Amino acid sequence: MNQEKPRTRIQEKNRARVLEAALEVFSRHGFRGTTLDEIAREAGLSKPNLLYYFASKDEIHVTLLEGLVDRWLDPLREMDAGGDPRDELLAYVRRKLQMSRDYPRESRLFAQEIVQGAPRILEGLATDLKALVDEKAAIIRGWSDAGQIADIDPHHLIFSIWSLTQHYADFDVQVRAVLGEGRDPLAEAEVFLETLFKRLLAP
Amino acid sequence: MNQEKPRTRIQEKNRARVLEAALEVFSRHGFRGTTLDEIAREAGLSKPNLLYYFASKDEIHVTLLEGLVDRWLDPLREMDAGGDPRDELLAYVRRKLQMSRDYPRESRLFAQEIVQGAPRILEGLATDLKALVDEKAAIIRGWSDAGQIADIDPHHLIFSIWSLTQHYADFDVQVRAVLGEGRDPLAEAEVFLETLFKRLLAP
DNA sequence: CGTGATATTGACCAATTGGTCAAAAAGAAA
DNA sequence: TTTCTTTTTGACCAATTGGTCAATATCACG
Repeated sequence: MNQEKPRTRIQEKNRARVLEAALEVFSRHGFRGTTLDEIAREAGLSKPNLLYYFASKDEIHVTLLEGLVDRWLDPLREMDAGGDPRDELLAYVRRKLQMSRDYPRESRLFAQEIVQGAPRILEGLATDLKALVDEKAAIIRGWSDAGQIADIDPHHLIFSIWSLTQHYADFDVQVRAVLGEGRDPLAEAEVFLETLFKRLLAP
Repeated sequence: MNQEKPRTRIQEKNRARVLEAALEVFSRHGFRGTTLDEIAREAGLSKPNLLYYFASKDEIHVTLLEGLVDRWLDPLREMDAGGDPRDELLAYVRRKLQMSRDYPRESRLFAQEIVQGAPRILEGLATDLKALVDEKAAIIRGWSDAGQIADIDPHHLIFSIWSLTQHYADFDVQVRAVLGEGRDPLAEAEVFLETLFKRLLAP
């Protein structure tokens, strides 16, 4: 049984500093591309001090990812079987776009983990994530069977919401390079995706 | 003037071996996450031998990316202003999906470069890519102004085609984890995206 | 204020990394 | 077959990296 003492005020503060710094650097360079020195510098701590709070570089990364994966499922969890189908799905799109706006570094951290084969979270994807998606897909299937939305594959609908929304965080530099200055990618995306999903979902 | 001798048969063969190996490893671990030893091992060459053909790890990566970026623009280049709007756009979607099917490692290499801020190709994105996208966006704008397709933002339409199609290469492990065994993500994506874009584009 | 616990750090370690070099092996041309 | 060029490699290098340690500084509690 885990009977560890509660963490001290200094521990809480410094662990948060390390995780914030690690998020910044891991999201830019990936796990293997990041050094402990870079995280320490970003955190304003010495390297041995950083390792006083976390056992290893790997533990920092895993701690970040585990916190992230849980938060990443929240927007989908909120989809309500009892709600209006179109409204529920459009609300989900908006929540996901808000995640891209509010947590771009987390999105990129997650994206890099997946693109590299999801070495640390593959098991979680195949269990928790799959279970949640299957549950919501069954709800969406029910909606389309009842003729409330178009007859579309619910899994690929969810994939399309993920890809379309996360794109604006993950591929941000490309989107901004192409759009040029003076344009607001996420505001424009909001309008575009509202239209796209309304048309896609119309029965 | 570059008056280098043409490359020998052995040079051509071994450069290709290095690039193929590098593609495999860079797409899994990213630039900084990859070691010369890993590339050498994958290529079946010794490390000094690998460096006989390429000046540095960086040169290998840049050579790969430059070849890739050019190929990545081909599907969009093929869009024909004189063609039927809907057919041209659906054909572009199909070409992009085929790229995800045929070149998943290249897609992941590209994705990682962009997600990490596109340090090596940002200038190219802001010039060549932007110019091409602007050109095609103007064509699409013309089509919707003429009432031939829906009134939608052409840039974001192109972004949606990229994100929806590349998702199946880049996030492959997540897609397959969620779908489970016995399903063919890309075949299903083809059907789904055909429907999505037909609905989106209908005037 | 003293004491014990916690926090911090400069020095250090072994292993790894990107890359070099001189010598030997193999290839190609005369 | 000889000779010149190209290719290959084991050994090596300096720098970097993940992590450790003992000593010191700071904190917190009585």
